[in-house]
Amino acid sequence: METKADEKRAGRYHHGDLKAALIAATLDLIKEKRVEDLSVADAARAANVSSGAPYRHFKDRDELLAHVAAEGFRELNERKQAAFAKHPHGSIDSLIAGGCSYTEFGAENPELFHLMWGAARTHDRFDIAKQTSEAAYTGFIDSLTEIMEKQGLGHLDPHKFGAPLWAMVHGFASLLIGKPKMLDSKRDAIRENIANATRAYFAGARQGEISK
Amino acid sequence: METKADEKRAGRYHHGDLKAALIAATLDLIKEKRVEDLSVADAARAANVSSGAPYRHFKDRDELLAHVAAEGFRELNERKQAAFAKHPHGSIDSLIAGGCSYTEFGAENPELFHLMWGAARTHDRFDIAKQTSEAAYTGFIDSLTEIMEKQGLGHLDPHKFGAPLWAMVHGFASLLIGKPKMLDSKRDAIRENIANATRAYFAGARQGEISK
DNA sequence: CTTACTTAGTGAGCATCTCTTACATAGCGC
DNA sequence: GCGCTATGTAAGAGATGCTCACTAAGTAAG
Repeated sequence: METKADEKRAGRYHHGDLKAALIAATLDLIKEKRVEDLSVADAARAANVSSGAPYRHFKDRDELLAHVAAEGFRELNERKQAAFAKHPHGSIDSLIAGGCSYTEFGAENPELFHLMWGAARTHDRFDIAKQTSEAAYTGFIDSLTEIMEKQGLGHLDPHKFGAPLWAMVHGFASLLIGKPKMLDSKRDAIRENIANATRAYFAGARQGEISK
Repeated sequence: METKADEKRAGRYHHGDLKAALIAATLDLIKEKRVEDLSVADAARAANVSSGAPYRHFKDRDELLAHVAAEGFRELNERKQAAFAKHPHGSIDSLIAGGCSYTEFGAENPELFHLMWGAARTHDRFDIAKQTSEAAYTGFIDSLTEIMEKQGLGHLDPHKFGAPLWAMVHGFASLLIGKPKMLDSKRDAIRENIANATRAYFAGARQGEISK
């Protein structure tokens, strides 16, 4: 039985790349299990190694989960950028599309999303999760800055102007967790909701309702 | 040593009211521990009963946590109402104050907040958490309806108009978790942020940017 | 090729946790 | 008092996180 060895003989030692395999296995498990039901033992079994092996690569369970969260942030970021890119540069539509993709990612991957933002509580311990999550924020601000300029709001602080928008789409995602059916039936309603709110917010800002 | 018996001899059986005591103990533990580090055993120890006793009152660990979450929703609701009541009836200020109190509650009780909205994932199993969380939403909609009428937006659907506002303050809370220092130093900035966004949103709505 | 060193993984074991089961006891209606 | 039920205890099965002594696989130098 060489199936295991075949997979990644390109890699180095015994397994090939156990670290990545464990993260991948956990990302797989999280699709059907709650975060709190994930176990290092399960991940080890899925990777066909003994129960002690993971501890060569991760200090403890939290560190494994932090890597899983980081992977989630990377994927979220990717989807957000892709959605952005489908609309004219600097348009409000691109902002709306990015926001919708964010919300939908959360609603479609409830446990992963819960883990990702739960990991924020342990940021002190794990740079990986912190860095990837901050990269997501930075990307948002960069895009937003450009949009604001093209929309005649260049005089406002992007961080200040953007925070409520980010909070809104994040909040929608968080609130939709556990309601996947609702997402299926009301995806369009939520898109419309985000679009309306974003446009109203821009309109209000043009009237000078945003200080500084 | 009668200290234990003294506490609540008014109650019924051996302990008095173990169920409530376990919930209270867990609410206490959650101030200093992560949700995933809470244990039924700890709660039992805190209540001075054996490790099996809690299972007379809760089917499993999840059910205990669902009750803790419900308690959190009650407290959140209380604070929100109190903040609301400090401002003129039907004013945007009252809405803003309610929103701020919501965000601050989340930021001040990160683990509890995380538990509360994580419990949404298991709503199917536990009515308690579901009911209390929905009561919070219902209260919000009721207040908002009144505000919208007084603000000349009575023609809009409160659910549709309110969702982004709720999502925003919820999102702020969720994003602030793990950043208690930031809350201390920037409480005013966040309040201003919420206030600006809410006013801009209302202004945009008056211009007809919200459909239907 | 052999030897020395490093890295990855094993398997047993400890402490702990969740939850169950058999048993004991407190309080209540009669 | 006498049963009955609600409440709690003690002990234990099964699983987990994590550690540790050990072995095997790879690397590099002579």
